[in-house]
Amino acid sequence: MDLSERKKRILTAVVEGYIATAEPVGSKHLAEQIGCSSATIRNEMSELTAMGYLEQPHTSAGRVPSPAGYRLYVNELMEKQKLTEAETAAINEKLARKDEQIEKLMAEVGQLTSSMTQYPAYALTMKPPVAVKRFDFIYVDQNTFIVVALLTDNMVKNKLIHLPFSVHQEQITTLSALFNANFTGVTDREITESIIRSTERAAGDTYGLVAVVASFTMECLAAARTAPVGIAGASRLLNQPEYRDPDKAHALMNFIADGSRLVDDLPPAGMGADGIRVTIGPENLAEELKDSSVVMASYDAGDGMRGYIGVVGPTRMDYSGVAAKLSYIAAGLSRLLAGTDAPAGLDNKLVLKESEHHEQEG
Amino acid sequence: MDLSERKKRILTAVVEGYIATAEPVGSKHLAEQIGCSSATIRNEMSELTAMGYLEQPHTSAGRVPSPAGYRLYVNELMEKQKLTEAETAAINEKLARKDEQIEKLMAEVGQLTSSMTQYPAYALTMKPPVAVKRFDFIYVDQNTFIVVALLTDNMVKNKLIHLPFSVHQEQITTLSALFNANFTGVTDREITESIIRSTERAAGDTYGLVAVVASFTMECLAAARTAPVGIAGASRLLNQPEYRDPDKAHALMNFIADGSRLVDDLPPAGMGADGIRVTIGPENLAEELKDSSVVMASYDAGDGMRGYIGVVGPTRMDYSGVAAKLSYIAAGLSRLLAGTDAPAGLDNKLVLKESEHHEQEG
DNA sequence: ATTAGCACTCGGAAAGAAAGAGTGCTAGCA
DNA sequence: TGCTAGCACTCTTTCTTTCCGAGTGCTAAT
Repeated sequence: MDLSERKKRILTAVVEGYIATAEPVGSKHLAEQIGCSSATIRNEMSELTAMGYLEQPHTSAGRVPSPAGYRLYVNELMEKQKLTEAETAAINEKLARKDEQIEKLMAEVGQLTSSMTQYPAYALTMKPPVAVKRFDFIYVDQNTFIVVALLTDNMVKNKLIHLPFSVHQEQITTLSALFNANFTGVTDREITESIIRSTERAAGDTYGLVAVVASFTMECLAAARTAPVGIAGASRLLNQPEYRDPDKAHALMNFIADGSRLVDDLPPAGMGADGIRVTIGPENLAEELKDSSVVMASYDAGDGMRGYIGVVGPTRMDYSGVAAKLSYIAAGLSRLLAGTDAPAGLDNKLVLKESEHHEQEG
Repeated sequence: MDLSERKKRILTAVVEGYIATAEPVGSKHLAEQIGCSSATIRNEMSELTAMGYLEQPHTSAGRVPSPAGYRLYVNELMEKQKLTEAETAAINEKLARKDEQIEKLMAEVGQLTSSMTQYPAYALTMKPPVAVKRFDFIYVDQNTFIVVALLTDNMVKNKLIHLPFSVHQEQITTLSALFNANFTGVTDREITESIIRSTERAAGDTYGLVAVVASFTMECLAAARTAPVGIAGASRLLNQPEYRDPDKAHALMNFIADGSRLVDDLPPAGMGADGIRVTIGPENLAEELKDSSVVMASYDAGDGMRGYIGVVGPTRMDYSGVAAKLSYIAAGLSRLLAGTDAPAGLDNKLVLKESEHHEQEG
């Protein structure tokens, strides 16, 4: 299923032409670039269309890349783009001040990413899912006890629980055994109604307390996992012709503005080798993103935490430029937060190294 | 310059009609409402137009309120709107959980306000301008000293300053005297180049240190004054027909997304007696807001801090409904944060009291 | 295998026509 | 004097119609 060299060049030219102009690209324009006649191009394009890499908005328009076409372009065709000195300098400068707390930093990184790419951007740092390591129950008086939960990240949470009825020491001990048996080592997503039910069934006369403690547990875990997310530049969508329809723009901006939806969409099949993941149009899970694309990069935020930065844009996105920028920013963040160099790809490192010499200029 | 009763009714009807439909309203529609013939209405409207309360988009369209018309409507004509039980219940519920820190709270209040009004909204708590009460300089060694600034809000800030040259104790003492003389009691806005210059001139051989300490001072003051601001629902603008032009929408959304611009626009001539301020179209200072309106309410955030919530929308905004909602939310916030009741207007209190009986329903 | 030429298609811009809403004015009526 | 009815006029909006051109697919020639 390998394409000829010329087909590749044509597909590349179509993708990049369309990215640049947002207009279907026709055979005549390509003729010059490729170096053969428009008729030849037409034949080739016709085949590419049959293979599913190109599409025709209508009979007498030029061609437009299909999602599969973009995918091929992203995977094999596109050239890694180098940033200009000015760009690396701008990023380095922004990242220089590390004295911020994590939430402010995420907000700033979101801004930075958005302003560098001209697309809406988000940045977040995700803590690994947390579970409770052990529960302790402290009996205070017959109406009162304290739950203490030690989490896997060594945080300790506690809650004083005051009851409208009385319990005695043994009941609390039972409860302790129950929770240590059923609620340790599970993350908040794994706590289901049915676990709670079965625990309640096993609880005997401490029945009524299970729900209270369970909800406390879930609160702890959820709070520990919540990722601060910075979102910026949502309105930049309006620069893109594909979102000139206010309704489309509105729907997508809503989606973006709600950080939690983005986070849900995250934990992905995995990042590419270079720490970049591109999902194109229909590849996205969320309905709202079905005809947009997302490019994201991951970085090491230290302490076992992983972070993500990403941008959202039309399928006709400048993948190459965006990928390069995200990659560079992610590498910078890894350095900043974890002191490590780029997580995987060598390219990051190279770009980084290269820039360090230029830093003083720009 | 008082208008006849009928003129008032007509103006009110035009404003409310236009608010509801976004279309210029013609004489025929009003005829029913007002209870006289369309010709009469036309005469009246023509006079109202001459007085500057109405405008004609073009010769053969209906009338539209002018900014002056809106103003009159807001000041005298519009009826205070009561919230429904469902609305008050929703607001009360949202405000119930007070355990948040201020930044999260602002974000949530922004969301709440936006979702209640269907317009973009912001919420912020502004600390009163802070000044330095006194400076202390601690001599550490010949290259190092510490500046300690006690602010009027009793916060203490400090900075260790390391010099590439040496100073001795007396110089630091001089510096201390200088700063205590020139930089105490002034807010960050009042620190001008010229004050810094004149201090430098008076500084003698400590000349070079003045700029360093001055910039530290400004940093402190700015940081102390920075208000956490929550912005939400910017994309709701796109629901409004006047922002269907993506360029307009983009410009305004940009403005809104940048919290600092909004804050600058704030410290206003003053709130109305009921704690609500409405600025209509050209009344706004910021160029970006010249054909939008802003309704804002202030609340007491305790500890001498004042907070503001506001919404941005087209001049054709539902002033009455928005004002009622903001008023109610602001009153709730005052109660929540300062334990006080509404700052000024009695209406707030009344609405509030009224709702407290309904709280459990909704 | 490539290219030149040609007829055909289809969307989008431009031009023209018709519709409709609303005004302003004049004249008649209480 | 104030209100209403009627009518001619204005101006936008919308719908059609027309026209143009970019781009295609095919065929025949190199």
